[in-house]
Amino acid sequence: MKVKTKAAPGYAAVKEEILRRIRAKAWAPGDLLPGEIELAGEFGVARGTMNRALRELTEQGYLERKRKGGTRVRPSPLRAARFEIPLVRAEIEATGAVYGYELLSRRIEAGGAALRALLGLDNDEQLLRLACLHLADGKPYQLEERWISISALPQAGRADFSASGPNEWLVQTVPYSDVEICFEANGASALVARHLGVAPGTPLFTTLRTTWLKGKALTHVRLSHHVHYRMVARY
Amino acid sequence: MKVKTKAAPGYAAVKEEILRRIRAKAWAPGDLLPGEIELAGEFGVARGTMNRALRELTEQGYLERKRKGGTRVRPSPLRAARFEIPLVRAEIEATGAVYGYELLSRRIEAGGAALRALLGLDNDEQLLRLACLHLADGKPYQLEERWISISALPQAGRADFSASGPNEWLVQTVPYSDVEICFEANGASALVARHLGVAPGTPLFTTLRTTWLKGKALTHVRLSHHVHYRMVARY
DNA sequence: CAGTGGTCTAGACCACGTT
DNA sequence: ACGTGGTCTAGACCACTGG
Repeated sequence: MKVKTKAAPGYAAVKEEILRRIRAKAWAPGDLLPGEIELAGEFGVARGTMNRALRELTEQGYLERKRKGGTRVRPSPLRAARFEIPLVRAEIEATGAVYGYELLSRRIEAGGAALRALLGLDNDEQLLRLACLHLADGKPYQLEERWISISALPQAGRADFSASGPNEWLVQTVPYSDVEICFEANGASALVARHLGVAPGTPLFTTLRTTWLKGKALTHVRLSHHVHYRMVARY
Repeated sequence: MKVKTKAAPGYAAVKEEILRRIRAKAWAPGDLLPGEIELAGEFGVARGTMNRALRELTEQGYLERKRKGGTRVRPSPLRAARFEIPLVRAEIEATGAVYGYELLSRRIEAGGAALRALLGLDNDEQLLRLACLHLADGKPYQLEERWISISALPQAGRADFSASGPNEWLVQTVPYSDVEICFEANGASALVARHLGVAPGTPLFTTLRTTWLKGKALTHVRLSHHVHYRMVARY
């Protein structure tokens, strides 16, 4: 007699058993699995339940499915990790530290050619450039260099960024936009080095993010993280 | 009479319309949505279909759901990005370049205290340490420093890593294991600098990955990427 | 304790892609 | 042409949790 330890939902229990068989190589990479109806019969569940289990395992990269072709174990597993991108404030407060914010500079400028191309700006369109410092318990945590397209977001020209950062303002104003995010390693520039309190050239983890709404570029930001910043995920 | 342009699956069409209402602020952040049954009625679909639409929007970070509490628009959207982690070989060949591999060193060692703790090694357990270079069109692309627990993977001691990398061997041998991955920025060590052809201290994007199978740590790897390496995602 | 989401079922039709 | 997965439906029971 079997004792269920946790009474997992049926589709989850099915997923675990299938994954167990894959790891045990009962179904090896490349192998063709039985059809949904047959599997449903074997596991004693409805086809809908089996379909959900197989669909989720496919999304997680363990299986490949094709109509008429059937379901196969992925030859080499597709490894993918999911990273949550929190607001700096939430990230800092999650560690128990007190969040601090400081507006370093604010001005209107044209920006470089690469940046103008990235944001798709016309000849006479200007940018609002902001530099801000985010602090944890009073210590520099992240330097934010941001460019906002004034033509796409005219309200930004009238917004006050002295008390809270443009990030939070943007989340309030244009939530649910499209984003491209990019991570790289860079040596600290003079500006970054001065405000983060490190030597120029110090390797820093950097985030670049561009935001669009309905195909129109709104803003681009460069986030220089404190030394020893790391991004972690499990999968 | 309505003309469907693309005939999207019902649940997907429902998702799009709900997302449209959220972006149009017909349902603002924090707002409570009608219940599943009512929404299903309004959209003219079965409850199961509406449930799938709402469930997926929740997974994507747009909604929050609680039993009895109902469904709400997330106050500030939870931004998450999914990154695919390819094998180096695939990554290089995807750019059209020719993949090259070189085993730099191979030896048995004890490893540092931090590493031993990370891998959960007992007193007399040894590590196999490998250093390898991955090349694109003959140019250094990525330096791999790997430690393999011999007690967890005794076959590794007999494997030949001179022709292809430990990564590919591991994917064949122990696919579908549990992984913790971590990204950071580091200055190039002497070893890394020499083989990647950069000056020591050059900022490099670094990946650290630890792999477990059934709770037992198998291997830890440090990947130093070439200069200008970036990781990109959209969401 | 009552209402909401979470899940399951049995049956059905359809689209795609291999044969 | 035909088999497989993709999706939808109508109805049901259950678990969690807020009022």
